[in-house]
Amino acid sequence: MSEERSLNFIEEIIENDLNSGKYATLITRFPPEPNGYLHIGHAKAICLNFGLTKKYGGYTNLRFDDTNPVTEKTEYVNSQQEDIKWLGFQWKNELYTSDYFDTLYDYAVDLIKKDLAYVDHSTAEEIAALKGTPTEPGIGSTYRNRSVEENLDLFSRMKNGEFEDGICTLRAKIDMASPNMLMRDPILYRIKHAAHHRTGDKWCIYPMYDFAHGQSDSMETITHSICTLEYVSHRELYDWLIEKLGIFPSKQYEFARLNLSYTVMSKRKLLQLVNEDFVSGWNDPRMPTISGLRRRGYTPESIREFCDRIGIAKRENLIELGLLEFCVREHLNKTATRVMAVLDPIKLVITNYQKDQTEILIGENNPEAEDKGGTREIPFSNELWIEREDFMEEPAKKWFRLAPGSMVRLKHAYIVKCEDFKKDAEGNVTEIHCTYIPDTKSGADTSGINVKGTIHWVSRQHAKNAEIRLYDRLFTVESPDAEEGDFKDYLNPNSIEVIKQAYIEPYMSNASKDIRYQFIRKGYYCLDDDSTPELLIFNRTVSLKDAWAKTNK
RNA sequence: UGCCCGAUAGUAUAAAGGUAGUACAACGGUUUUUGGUACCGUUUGUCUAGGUUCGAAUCCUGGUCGGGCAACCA
Repeated sequence: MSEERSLNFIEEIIENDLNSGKYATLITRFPPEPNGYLHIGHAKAICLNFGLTKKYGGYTNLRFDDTNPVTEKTEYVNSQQEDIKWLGFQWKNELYTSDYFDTLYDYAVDLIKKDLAYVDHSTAEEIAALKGTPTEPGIGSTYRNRSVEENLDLFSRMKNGEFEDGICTLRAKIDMASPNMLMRDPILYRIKHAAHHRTGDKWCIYPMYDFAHGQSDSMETITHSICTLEYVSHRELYDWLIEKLGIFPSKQYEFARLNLSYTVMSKRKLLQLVNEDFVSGWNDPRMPTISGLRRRGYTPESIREFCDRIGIAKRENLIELGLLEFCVREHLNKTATRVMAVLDPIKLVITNYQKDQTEILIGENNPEAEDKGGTREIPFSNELWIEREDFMEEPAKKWFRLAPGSMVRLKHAYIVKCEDFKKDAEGNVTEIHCTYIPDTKSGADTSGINVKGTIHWVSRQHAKNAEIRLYDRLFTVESPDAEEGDFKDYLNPNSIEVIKQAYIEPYMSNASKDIRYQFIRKGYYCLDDDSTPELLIFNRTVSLKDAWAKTNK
């Protein structure tokens, strides 16, 4: 490790705790609620929690925070596990908050016995009304002074199913005048006659997040419980419960969640996009979910690198989408197999190349790789497909692709000179006629001719057809959450473009989902899940940087 | 009008009282059989007003701005 990276504030805390001997082993946890798919924001938390124990030793638990049976599903548990593994991390223990329901119940009884909790028969509305506001203190419920015996009895009857949903709750008895709203007698348990994805019908009362999270951390002797900023004000309650219960003192630390430009990151909003069919599902390649990014062609390495680069701090942030794209380009540049594909084809005829002749050319698969990634055979003939945008009837300044009279190199092949072109009635160019220069063959060029432009191509008679899906940002504005009105008003209508008729090298008939491809001069692509041997379908992960498009703007 | 967090180039993130640095972006250049990659260079910053100090991004005080807090969600 030669590169010295400075520590983030959590690493500083951990190093201090480890050096001072406060803890011998670092233990963290990643605690998703199984009520949706994991997204890139979760990836930040995953990389943080797992990365810390990878760096300092110790281990990380995966704990599903499943205290609300009505929103949670096993489908989500499975997808979340798959995503974490795919990102490259392995948890020590697979745990569920629901594993602790018995202990949590005992903790509640303990609190009641200490006269620190009571059963409240107020309605939700009454509780809200008596809660006060941030600027005015709340008022104690009339049930606040029930005796310990009565509370014990009522709480066990709650557990036994004697009450309907919403009839009563168990509340902590703390301070209705606290400046921290969460300390105004927070609800600890509520009644929900709902089947739980793991405990089934065993329980009809479920603990609230605040009565489950800290104690679960404590039971697992989590040394550093890391969460996002919105839990800062929960920390006082977290500490209060641990202290009153006299259990292992896990400590909570908060960092700023990830916000990514041109997307939304809340599970609620992502679920809405899925449910209302704005996208094809949680793993739509335009989604910022881990599964969406995976299908889009992002690699775990690139996502980890991204999480590393964005850093960990406490200030609100909005990361530019460009950084994520940089990270995936950086990784794919080193690893992707280069092939040629023509997305918007126009016919190029080489008039001095023999009609029935086919020549096999050799192409390096990856000039960035040590062994050049091996080579492949590329058939060449007198009729090719080239990219429509690589020809300009009236060339712009500094244009060094094809134009009447100009020369370009055909990648891996010969230099050709444009002699003529044809147009249809509407004025669209339909065909380009060139002559090739025989002694300019790639790797054996003895001509001494130098051309500035190199373009990609596919032999017309050998080309495979492919469908190509181009993606763009999901939203038209940087921060859809911050805009007026509904975030869906800002969906990008052009976030997907499907090209039905693209041509690709015959080599790609053996394309694999495990291999990432660079379509030379175009971008990085991967085989989509919808692809079949009969119809190859590719997703554009990200385009290549295009300096020409920029200067031309 | 309460409490809590925060504020360093366009975006992120360092500097633990002592030269404001790094990455991405932008701009310019070199190399190049991908207008890609690689490499080199340039521009741009401590929210504000006081105070402490030989010296403040850092410590203190006031202000400003941004975010969070009044779910039987997590």
